[in-house]
Amino acid sequence: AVEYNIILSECAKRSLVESALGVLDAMERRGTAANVYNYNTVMSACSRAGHLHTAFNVFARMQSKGVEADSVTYGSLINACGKACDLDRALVVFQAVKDSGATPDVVMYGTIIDTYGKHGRIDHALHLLNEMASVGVLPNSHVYNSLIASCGKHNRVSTAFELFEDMQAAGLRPDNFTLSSLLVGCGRAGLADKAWQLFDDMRASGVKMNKFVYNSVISACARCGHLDRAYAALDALQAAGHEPDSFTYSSLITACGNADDLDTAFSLFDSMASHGSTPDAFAVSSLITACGKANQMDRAFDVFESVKRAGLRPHINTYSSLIDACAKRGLLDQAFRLLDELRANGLEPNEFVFSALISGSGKAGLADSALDMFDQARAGRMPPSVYVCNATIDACLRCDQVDKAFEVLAEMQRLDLPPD
RNA sequence: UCUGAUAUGAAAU
Repeated sequence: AVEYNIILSECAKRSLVESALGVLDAMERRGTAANVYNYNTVMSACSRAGHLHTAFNVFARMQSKGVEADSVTYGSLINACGKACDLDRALVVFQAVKDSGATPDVVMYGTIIDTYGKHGRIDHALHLLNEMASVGVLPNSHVYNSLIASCGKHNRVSTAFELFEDMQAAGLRPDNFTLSSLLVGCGRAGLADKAWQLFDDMRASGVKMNKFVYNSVISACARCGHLDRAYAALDALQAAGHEPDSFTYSSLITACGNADDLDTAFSLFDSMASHGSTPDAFAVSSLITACGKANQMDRAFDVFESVKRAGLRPHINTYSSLIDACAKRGLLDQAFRLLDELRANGLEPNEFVFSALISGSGKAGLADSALDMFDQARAGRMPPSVYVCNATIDACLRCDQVDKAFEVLAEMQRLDLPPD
């Protein structure tokens, strides 16, 4: 069973669910009883591949064989639910562990906290952190880092910094995960100086920083419109022996866009390929956004057309940035035409597309159109996000439809989406 | 140490 598991873990690394199941079958045929490691490893493959249903099938299979589940089994199941964005199901498994009289271990807590955080349920995540203390499970740096990252992404930077203090008080060393999470949070909150100071402190302290950290500072500087600092961080990245990658480039393009240097944005984009980075949909989207910001919509459409001319079908990110730029520049008809086009290309509008169209409609005084988009967002596979709801509320209010705005608020409560 | 959890790029209020 140990040898089989070496094969199984190779399958898991590659998310090869079918192969893993095949190995499990082969074990049975050859009369080798699968042990808990084998089942756990197959479940890990399911979780990476996002095959939640299969993960539960494997769980049932191991139980029918009389193999007892351990904490790794439950941890894997919870993770599979989280990776499949099924928070409710993750909670059911987590609760089942508690109901069995066991105390969830630090990984299970960490997994649930991470899932809550990724869903923007920061308060629920923090509540579980307190619960850990009360049941005597010590949070490790995975737990803190995950929370810090989620806070940074959901407008809770000050909480992120409190957690940063807490983890140090608990004797945990901040690492590259901590640092990049904080930097991103600062960037999103517009705290350029704080981000730069953090970066400087870490440089001075001699902590080895990886490319995630350098790219995070560059992105923070870019978001805050600090082109000079973005370049300084690029120098530091290279001085540390790293090569800029496509993450670096798309941030740099954004930095130029936000510093009103559209020509440099274009030349960075054009130089990507010769520097070993494929100009991907993120770079295209950065560039289109930069054009929109500079009020050069003709250039934005040129970029869009050049993607098509290259024989590529535009990515959803490409559409969403162009739709947003159109909506912001009052080209609402074009924006809606692009919505039709992306659907005709087999793509599904995401929450960014919807909120761009909703706020564009609101600014044009078209409450019905905004509400129609809200309904379409609700009809989608994923529940509407807080952003879509907020955009709709804002659109209703701009159109003096106060009652409608309150209906959306009520809908948020029905969806258990905490208003921010 | 045969199995489970954390960080980087565009964009929406």
